Amino acid sequence: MLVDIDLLTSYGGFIESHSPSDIIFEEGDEPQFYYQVITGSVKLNHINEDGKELIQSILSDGQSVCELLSFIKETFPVNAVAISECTIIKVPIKKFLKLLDDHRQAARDVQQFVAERLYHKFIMMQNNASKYSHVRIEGILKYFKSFSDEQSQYSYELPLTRKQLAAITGLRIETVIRTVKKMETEKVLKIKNRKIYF
DNA sequence: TCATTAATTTGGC
DNA sequence: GCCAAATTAATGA
Repeated sequence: MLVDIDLLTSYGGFIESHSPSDIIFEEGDEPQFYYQVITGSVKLNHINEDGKELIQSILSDGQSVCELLSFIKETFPVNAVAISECTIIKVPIKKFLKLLDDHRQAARDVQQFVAERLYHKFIMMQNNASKYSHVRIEGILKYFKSFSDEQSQYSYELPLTRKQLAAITGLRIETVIRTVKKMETEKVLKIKNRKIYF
């Protein structure tokens, strides 16, 4: 957990529950809260001019959502949509900033998290700029697996559908399906019941 | 539960 | 890579 729930609660944090496909906030909205996922997962996406979805990020247990906007005055550049049943804690931004002032350790943790996200964003952008579909897909697999404690081969079950994988990598869904199958024959990953194990 | 919709997969271009 | 069609899974009335 990025910031302790009790601490967030003591600074005016309150919990909300969402079902899959619930919109938590929309592109262009003014950020009013700091959001942290307690359970479940949330995607940050953008719909481009062709109506295609680009998933910028997927956040799960313990991670915060667009926390950087607590510090600058801009509107959300993405939509946040629940992709599973989830509980989220919201803290008004002013109170959240006060929390960071009062609690040095929490401020450091948030700083660290922002730095990690930025670092991963660089890597993902480089992978997704590759002309090779397997490079893009493996990049995402590694990124997701990096949050898992279990690192042995094929131990990680990718919590993404083919469609979501396509929306993250910018590839076509058919390309994702065919590339993933090829990667299975090359023993990069395993497929069981349509799920990807990496 | 059944009907509808969404996701997945295959094949042709 | 794009489109269409067939199959399968998920959703919801």
